[in-house]
Amino acid sequence: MKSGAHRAAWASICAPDFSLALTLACGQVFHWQPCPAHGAGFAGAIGDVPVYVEQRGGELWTNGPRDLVAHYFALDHPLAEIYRSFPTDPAMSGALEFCRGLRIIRQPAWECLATFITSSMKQVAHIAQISHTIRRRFGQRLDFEGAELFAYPPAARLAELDEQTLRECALGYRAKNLLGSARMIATGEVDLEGIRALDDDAARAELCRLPGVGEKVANCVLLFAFERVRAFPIDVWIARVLREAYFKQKRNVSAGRLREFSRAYFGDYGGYAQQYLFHQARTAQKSRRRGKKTCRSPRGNP
DNA sequence: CTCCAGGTTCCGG
DNA sequence: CCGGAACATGGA
Repeated sequence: MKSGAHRAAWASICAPDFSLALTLACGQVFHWQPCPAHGAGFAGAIGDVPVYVEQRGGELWTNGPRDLVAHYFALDHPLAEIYRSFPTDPAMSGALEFCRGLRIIRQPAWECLATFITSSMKQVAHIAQISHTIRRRFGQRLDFEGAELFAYPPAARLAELDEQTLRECALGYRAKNLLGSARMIATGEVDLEGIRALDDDAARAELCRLPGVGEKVANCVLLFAFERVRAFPIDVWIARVLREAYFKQKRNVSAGRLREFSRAYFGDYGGYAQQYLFHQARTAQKSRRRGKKTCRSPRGNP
């Protein structure tokens, strides 16, 4: 990082078995941005605390509060033990090789829930765009040199908007769901923090009471915010991976079948396995598209 | 222009 | 329990 940055004491945190870049790029969180003004790292908000982070070998440098940063990036998760729990089939081994150091972070619950409510039938890039728009328009501006940072607006803030206003953030039909969920949480009809105390099944059921929250989004919140590392969100990508890798010959593998298989096969750190498979598959797809020659359609001959 | 994207909800076999 | 269809918007 450059020497001009100050304001808080810089701290270096011991962070072995950690890849900051993979952790931020794998699709579990959407608002961190490169920050050239400070260096090769990233700027983002942890809740309403603006933070710069940069990895240097086995250390994580930051101008933010040490404990907050270490907790957010889950530097205490036992990666070696987690890897030992992974099955050793080709698909999983390939994903592990590709994603080594990726950690499932501890996100604030509401912003995690809200961003995944807006995620349905949207590309990852667009989820990030919606998240940024909502932060910029309704979130608290955070004091930070080198980047424009905004906190995610609290549920109570979104709850006071009307659907039309929210739709201007390009949410489409998801605006109604986000608004409805924000209101249920703002009124206390659903106690989001209280869900922490519940077991996985009860927590998932409670989350599913919110509009726009089904099993997949609930599992994302359990995994990315409530540290339920068994939770195994199944989206189109993971469904494809599972069918290709584990049900190659089978026809018509139902969603229920996939859910049951993932629970039994990946075990207590299934959420980690899921995210590694997800990121590996998506990255492989991207590089395949990039490598392909840009071929225009031969259709329009004048 | 067509297709599809980290789904959810509702509806009929 | 299972498969289909509607639902908005933008990028490839």
